[in-house]
Amino acid sequence: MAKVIVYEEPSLEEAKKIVKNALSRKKNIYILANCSVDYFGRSSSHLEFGERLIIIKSDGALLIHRPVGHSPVNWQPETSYIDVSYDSEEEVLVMKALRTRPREVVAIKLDNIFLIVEAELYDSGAFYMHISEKEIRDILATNPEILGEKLTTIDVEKKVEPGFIDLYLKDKKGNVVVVEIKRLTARVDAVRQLKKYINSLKSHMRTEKIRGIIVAPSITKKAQELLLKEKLEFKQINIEALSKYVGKTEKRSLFDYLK
Amino acid sequence: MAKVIVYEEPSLEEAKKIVKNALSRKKNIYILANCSVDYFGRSSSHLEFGERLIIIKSDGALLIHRPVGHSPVNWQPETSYIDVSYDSEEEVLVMKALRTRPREVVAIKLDNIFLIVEAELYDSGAFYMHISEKEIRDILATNPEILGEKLTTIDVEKKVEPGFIDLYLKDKKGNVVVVEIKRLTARVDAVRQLKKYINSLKSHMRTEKIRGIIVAPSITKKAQELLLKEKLEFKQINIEALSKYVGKTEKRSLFDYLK
DNA sequence: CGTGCCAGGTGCCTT
DNA sequence: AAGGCACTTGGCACG
Repeated sequence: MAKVIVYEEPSLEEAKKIVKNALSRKKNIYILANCSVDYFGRSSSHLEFGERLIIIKSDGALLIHRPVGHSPVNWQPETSYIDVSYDSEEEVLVMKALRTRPREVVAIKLDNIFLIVEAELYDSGAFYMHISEKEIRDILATNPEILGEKLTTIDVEKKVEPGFIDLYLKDKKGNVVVVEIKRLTARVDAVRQLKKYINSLKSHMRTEKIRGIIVAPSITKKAQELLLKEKLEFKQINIEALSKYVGKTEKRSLFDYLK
Repeated sequence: MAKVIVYEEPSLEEAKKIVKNALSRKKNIYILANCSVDYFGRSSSHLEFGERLIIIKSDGALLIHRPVGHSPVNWQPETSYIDVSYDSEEEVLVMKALRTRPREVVAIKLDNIFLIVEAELYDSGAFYMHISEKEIRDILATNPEILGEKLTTIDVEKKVEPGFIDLYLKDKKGNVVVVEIKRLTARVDAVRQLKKYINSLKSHMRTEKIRGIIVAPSITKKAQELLLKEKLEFKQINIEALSKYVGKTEKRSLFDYLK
């Protein structure tokens, strides 16, 4: 059961103690404060003072969220070190989140703190995501008949010069079949990708006929046109129907990786 | 100055009133609760019960953050509508965040609420990001001599069949110069991109010599090799040095776009 | 570690 | 709506 401690309107000196203490005990910290943010690393940015939510997670992840917009305005994943100090000159609390690889710093200056929440959260719930392109690929590799004809899987993620062929099969006539899978609507770039793979294969093995199939739940008109022009094929798949195969290949909990 | 109201351990029925009221007045809402999350839309996912932070912003953005990891486990940008109801069957508070384009739903079931914070935050601080690829491109377009020779800018973002050429110049001998800019280390894909553009140009204008230059602060070994093989060039730029040109083209605050 | 590629990518612009 | 592409993209797998 979660332990939550709320500090309303602490002074900057109090806040420094609270945050340092919470950090040392690996708590989650949520701060509502007027602050400015500077970032320097792969890029650099400056955010003028304003009222925001600062999140520091138990693994050191740092996020600064403005009152609007779903993405954080500044952030730092897996901070190796968070330094908290009081700058008596500017009269601000300075929190610096450092990361070593890549070398980046997020520095927050807080001049007015409305709320600090220190929380110990218990969260071991598994997260299941259905269904990735990889899963579709694995299902089709083991069950190529889903594509509506007798096919034999030769290779998965076959390396060719321009990249990787999702599925490399042979049909019952012995033709090579190259499959490009899209989990969502296939667009022209998917068709171009498929064409590139086929061209690459053709340059190495001239004689045989090579078929190319786009496998996706739907396809855009432009992609359809290019498909026709290039004499390639489209096979519609039903993601819902494929879902029942999930687990027969493998189903994993992402949380295992989050430790 | 921010208005912050804290509700500690409200009942589910109380929470329903608090959240509905806060939503109607477009407040920022932060909830610490034991909850499960289901997402259905472009993909679908299920997150088992656990203790998390739920953020609802004044523009309807919704985020669910676990105690670790810098990215939200589930989210909904610009929710068109958030429905809050009490399910007496399961004894949970249900919050459904709907989005119409694309059609997606995030449904949160809360069975134990530790804290609700309602906040009205004032944040009009401008956000400045330095320095984007676009800025580098604009600086080089107006000051092509930075590349170390006499060049004339003919076009910016010139459309060719495979995409857009960052900079299209001519050198003092009248040769066409195609420039591909990378803000960070240039990789092989950058060289391939450049080669594609040149090939496309060559197919339209056979006679002239076309030079290709990768412009970046650094380049990977593999990219360097391909560059040599393709007889293309690399021009190193110093991002720090370019920074002083920022503002001479244009400097904009991202906040203008956030409304 | 670099290279390649998917992601509920997001965000921005242009057609 | 769709294409094209940058992004502090993040994330995983593989050599």
